[in-house]
Amino acid sequence: MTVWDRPEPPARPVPLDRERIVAAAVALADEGGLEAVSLRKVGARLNAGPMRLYGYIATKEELFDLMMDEVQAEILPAEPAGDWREALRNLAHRTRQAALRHEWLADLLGGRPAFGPNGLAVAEATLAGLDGLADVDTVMRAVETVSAYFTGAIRREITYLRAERATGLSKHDWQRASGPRMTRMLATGRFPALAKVVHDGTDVDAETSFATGLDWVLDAVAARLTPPPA
Amino acid sequence: MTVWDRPEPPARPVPLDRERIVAAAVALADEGGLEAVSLRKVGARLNAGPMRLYGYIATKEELFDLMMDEVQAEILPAEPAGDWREALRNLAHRTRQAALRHEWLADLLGGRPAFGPNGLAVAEATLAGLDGLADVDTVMRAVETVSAYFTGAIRREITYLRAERATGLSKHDWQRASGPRMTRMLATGRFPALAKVVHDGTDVDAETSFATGLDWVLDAVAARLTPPPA
DNA sequence: ATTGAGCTAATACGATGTATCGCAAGGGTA
DNA sequence: TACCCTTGCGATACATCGTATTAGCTCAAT
Repeated sequence: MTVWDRPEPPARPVPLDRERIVAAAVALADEGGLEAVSLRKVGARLNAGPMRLYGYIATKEELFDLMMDEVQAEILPAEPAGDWREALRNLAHRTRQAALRHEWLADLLGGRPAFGPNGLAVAEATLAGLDGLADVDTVMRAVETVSAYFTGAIRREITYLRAERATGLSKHDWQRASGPRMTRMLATGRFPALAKVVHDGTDVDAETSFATGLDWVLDAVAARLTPPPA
Repeated sequence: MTVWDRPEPPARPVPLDRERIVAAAVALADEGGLEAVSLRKVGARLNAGPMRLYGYIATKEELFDLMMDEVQAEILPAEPAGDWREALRNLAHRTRQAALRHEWLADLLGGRPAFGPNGLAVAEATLAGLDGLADVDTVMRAVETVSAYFTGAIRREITYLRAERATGLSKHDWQRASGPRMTRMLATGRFPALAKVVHDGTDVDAETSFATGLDWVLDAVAARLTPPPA
């Protein structure tokens, strides 16, 4: 019985870790959206069966948690912000950029607590930028208000982006000219104010719209952080 | 062969309509969340098989669209608002109330265009409350900014509410005392700003937190709608 | 050499969204 | 009254999913 006769031992399975699992899941989600992420497909990318993953995660939801935290790393600013306004603005814009790179992020944003290591780091960096400017409760409210704004704004942006992609029409055109139902509804005269906005409104690009609303909110925060001189 | 011998003809199926379908779906979602809504279960509530529904909807997503629009009806204000601020505040609070009644709304909010009949009516009512206060683009930005805020805020509120229900702990306690991981992380000293907030922050109730942030945003809107006297 | 422990893969199960198909009832026509 | 045909419904079927269970295999310790 020489070596030649004996078969090679079965290939030891490539060792796995959460990092590789999450990377595979993120890749799948980037390509096909969240619904393209199945434990079977993630496993397949790693030459593993679906059950193999259960050594690293207890449930599919946990995989989503890990994916979110992975993206938080992209949001973490490279260097501390100059002032509080820049800190909050950066947080908002970096989150938006991450969502444009990973559209599925919009589906998860605000839908689960983000308390992974990177999520905590992002929170820390943000809060550090506001430290000492007001009592903790005011600071907290400021962060929450800004976060609520950009969470909602990003979701809407991605939602319309998907709708445009699905119909091949810009939001404006789609409401105005083409959406046959929309046109018909507006023509009934039951929605005068809406009709006016759809008709006369400018089709402003998403980024400036996001930035403008953000500036408004930041102004509001400013008014509370540094109360006007008495 | 008398009547008595002949069996009754097979019961004609109860006629269906979208209204009944949506009502069944909403009831299921209210009880068990969005994931409890399956075409089979909806059908079962109406003594119908799953395929029966495909005469009324083309896809499960469309059922969600109908569900959303159904809830928009609850959001539509009974009477026109007194001024623009009341209009926007009402929209926000009524949406929040709807989400507290139907928690699954938080999962859908901002995730799909809400252009059903009721959605349009809500949009109309809101825009009507702002009519003539500024150029259409500014009005649009105002509505979008406020909407983004309350979308995000509601999502966060429901998310934490669920987390509390799952762990049996209030957000505050849970971060501070009990969440063993959180405690450990904060103890590392790597998150000083965060630790301070968690430690010293007051556990303010959700409604006032929501209302406060909303007021800030409304102030910001006010500053743009009625520019300060030159 | 044997046993025990720890992973892994395989199998299995119930649920889901939806395509397909056959059928049966009702209405129109001869 | 007999036939057909159209409409819509139910049943069946299929691929996919998350996950529980089971059985096997490899290595370390005895």
